[in-house]
Amino acid sequence: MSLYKIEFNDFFTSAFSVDCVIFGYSEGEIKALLIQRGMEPFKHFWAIPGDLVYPNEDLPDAASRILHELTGLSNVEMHQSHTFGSPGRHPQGRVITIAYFALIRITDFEIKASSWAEKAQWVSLNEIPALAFDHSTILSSTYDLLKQKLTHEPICFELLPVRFTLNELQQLYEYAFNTIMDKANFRKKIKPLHLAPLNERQINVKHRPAKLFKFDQPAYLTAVQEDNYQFKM
Amino acid sequence: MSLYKIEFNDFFTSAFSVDCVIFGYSEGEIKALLIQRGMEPFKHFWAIPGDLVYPNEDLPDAASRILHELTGLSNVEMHQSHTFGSPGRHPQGRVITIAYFALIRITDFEIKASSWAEKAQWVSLNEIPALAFDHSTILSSTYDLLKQKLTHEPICFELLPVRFTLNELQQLYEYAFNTIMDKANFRKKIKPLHLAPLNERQINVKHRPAKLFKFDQPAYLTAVQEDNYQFKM
DNA sequence: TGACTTATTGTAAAAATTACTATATTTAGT
DNA sequence: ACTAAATATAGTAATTTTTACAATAAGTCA
Repeated sequence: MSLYKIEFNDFFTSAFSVDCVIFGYSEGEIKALLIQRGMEPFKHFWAIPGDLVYPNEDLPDAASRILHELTGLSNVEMHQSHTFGSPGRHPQGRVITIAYFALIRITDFEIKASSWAEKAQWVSLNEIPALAFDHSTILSSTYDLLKQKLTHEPICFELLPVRFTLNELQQLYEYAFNTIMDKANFRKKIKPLHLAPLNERQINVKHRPAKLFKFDQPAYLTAVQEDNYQFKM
Repeated sequence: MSLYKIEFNDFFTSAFSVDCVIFGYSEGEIKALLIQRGMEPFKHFWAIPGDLVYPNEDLPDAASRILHELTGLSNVEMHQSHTFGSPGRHPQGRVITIAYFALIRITDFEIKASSWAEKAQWVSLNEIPALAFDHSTILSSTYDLLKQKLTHEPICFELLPVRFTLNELQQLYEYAFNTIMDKANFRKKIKPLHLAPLNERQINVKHRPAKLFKFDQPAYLTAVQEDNYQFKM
């Protein structure tokens, strides 16, 4: 490549893929949706759901298609994370991968491995095994991005049930930031998060049941429109 | 593509490029380094310096090489911005582009158009013409990223002269955030930025000269290491 | 020198954060 | 029905940060 002039067409010999980092939250832990690969390379390795993009396919479309094919998930709104392109990252050729990520409510979706995925399941971030390709790097850098976004965007609600207690909200932040917070002060801090109290309470708890809240999306959108949204955890 | 099974090799028909969004600051304005294209497509259009990546080249290496080839710049540390991959964004085939960006001191570098760049020059963000490809989108979304980083990372110093006055620092923030700030309060706010006062003053000004400061990088790095760095503009 | 311009420091009120205390409400057990 | 236990919720006072504004200091230029 260095001695001979490279022709225009020689550039058109690469492929690219998308990898979909899907985060969920249950049992007090953030989890990632992983698949077990049913084909080479890295057969039987766990991996972030991802695959090659068709030559005429737009990237967001590819992300949706591939996530659906491998895990059964549909209607998941993904955002771009980071792009990984080391020449040696894929053993079968030059493959650039664009990582996408999404936060979903685990209970709202049914996971079903299909296509070449042998299994698909939620894995706690504390128990991630060795992953195929450079997927460990992709996962950890995307989790860093998630944590950064958590500090100033109200995306926590995408992980929580629609109706949640303030303690559940606090536990999510405490897990993500690996801190413990004062309960009373936490409640003052989250005021700008646009919470709407419901006329409902916890049931089947053996103590005073907590009030349930939901995310007040209309109020949030209004505040954003009026440039009147400030939140910093 | 939808009716016939696509073969593995059919995926390896794409190219990818990097585009280098270089920001500078002079005369109170943030500027971007643009080139005028000397070849088709979009011949004679202004564009972000960028080109195709060699099949065996790593992305950061490609960014450095291409920036140098087109503008003469060397030793510019770039970071990844965003990836753009619409199927129709390049008229000659499927080309995914990974945007990189950097902040530099304009006066530290000499710009020299070469290779297929007809011209290379700094253009104020207020005077950006229509750009080739989707480069207008790339530039504006990368500028958004810059503004976001400015709020909590000490990257402002990469744009300013090594020695600067506090007023110059304030003017940069006022320009980027399109606000005006109280001078006295600004100085309190920037304390966590690790400024080191110098025993030097402005010269050739027709009023009391301001003291010059520099960025205290050792102090900053120490604070980062000790997890003791907090800054929010 | 003195008028002028800008840099720099100071200060007091307001607001936000923090650490901690007190109280209320419900369930479970006797 | 009462009490103990657990947790939700409210309150408060000290501290820190932010804000708005005033005062002073330090140069230049005629």
